[in-house]
Amino acid sequence: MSGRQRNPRGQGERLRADIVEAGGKMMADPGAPPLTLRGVAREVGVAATSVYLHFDSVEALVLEVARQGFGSLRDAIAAAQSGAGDPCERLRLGSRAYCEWGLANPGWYQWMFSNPLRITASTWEELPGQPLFQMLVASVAACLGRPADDPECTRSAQLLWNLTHGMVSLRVARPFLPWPPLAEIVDEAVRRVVEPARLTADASPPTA
Amino acid sequence: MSGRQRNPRGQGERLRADIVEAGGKMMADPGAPPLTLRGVAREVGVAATSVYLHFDSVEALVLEVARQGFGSLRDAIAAAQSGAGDPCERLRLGSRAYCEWGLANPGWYQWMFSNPLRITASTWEELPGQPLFQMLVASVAACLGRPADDPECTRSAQLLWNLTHGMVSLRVARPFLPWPPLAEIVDEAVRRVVEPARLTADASPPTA
DNA sequence: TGTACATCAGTGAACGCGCGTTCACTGATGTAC
DNA sequence: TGTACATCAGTGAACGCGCGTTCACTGATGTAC
Repeated sequence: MSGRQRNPRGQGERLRADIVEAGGKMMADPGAPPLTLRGVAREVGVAATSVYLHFDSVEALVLEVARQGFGSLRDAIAAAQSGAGDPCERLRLGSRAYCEWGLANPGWYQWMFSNPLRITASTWEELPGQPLFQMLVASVAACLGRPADDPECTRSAQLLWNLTHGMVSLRVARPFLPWPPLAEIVDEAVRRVVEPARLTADASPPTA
Repeated sequence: MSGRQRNPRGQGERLRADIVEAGGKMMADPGAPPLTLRGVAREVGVAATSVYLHFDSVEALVLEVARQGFGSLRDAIAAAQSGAGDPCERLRLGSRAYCEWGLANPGWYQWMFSNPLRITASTWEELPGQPLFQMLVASVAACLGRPADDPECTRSAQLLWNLTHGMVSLRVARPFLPWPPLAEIVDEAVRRVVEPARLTADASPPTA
């Protein structure tokens, strides 16, 4: 094909990296059609069959690209949180970063949290989604001043995740609706969904 | 094909109704693949070409099926709300019904609120989604004891919709995660997201 | 009362498209002897 | 120092599939005269 020349001997693995990278770039494109094996091969500038040198099937390819997505999302959240003052600000910054990443990478986000391919429980466990949720629970716990194994932390974290996911998902699907500024509304979400369950020195614990 | 015989003269419109109904049935099936023209035709028991007697394109067909979905969802919400005591209970019952409908009709829900086909602003305006949101705003306003044009009502309604949408969307995509009982968590969502902004006789108005 | 014609409710074969996947292959680069 | 062979990084043609769409058609039922 045009442009690309074959890798030198012993460097065959570089094509694999190129494929995953191209897949990621295509996932990030807003309004992009769903990933296809042939589409990725075209993007890389390589014959469709060459993908099979590194992946057993299109499913394996897409799974690998999604895996990279979780890594990228995790890094974005960690970076945003690095300058936080108190634990609740940390939670707000992380939640903002989650939403911003989703809006910046809608195709990727959709793949990771919707269900274009059939994701089973075991497939999900292969993906680094669970650790991300545990990070959220820990962050919520810190903001609440409760131990991380307090059921209230999981509950609040689930509510917050459901809400931020809904924000991303609906903004991507209906960008023309009059949505408020993201950062502001995310802060408001944390304030309403999580902070009411906070334990402070001068207040008695509220319960559901 | 098998079973179906042609409609009597003058009754040709009945095929149109059959097509839309079959499409709806297929949408409701959990884990069903995306609607296709040929798939619907097969379900009805008719040649693929016969769909063109009533629809200009596959897009027109899918749009019509989605339209029916909004009607069905609206009816489900209205039915659930009919026995409500106070306005906040009404809001809770409506929100529950919204989520339950979405979980019972995942394919349909996905089509209506995700973006499998490209929905533009003008297409969206053809669909009865906007009136549904206005119903929600009104219900929120009644619960809050505020006029419906108070910006706080739109804001709370948006937060609540984002949250219920996120619940449905994530439960559909990841059914194997340990979700709490739906009715309970929806009530909790209304309690945390909406009710803090409530105006009561014995409290001063909280503001964002 | 018959008959020509129009209308209606569909059908069946075919088109080109992009998809995932299989198969036999090509041609450059290293290595064993 | 030469040469046979193995390995490596890919390629190109072909497969069957389901899709949306077009086209010419069929056969029953009504209506005009």
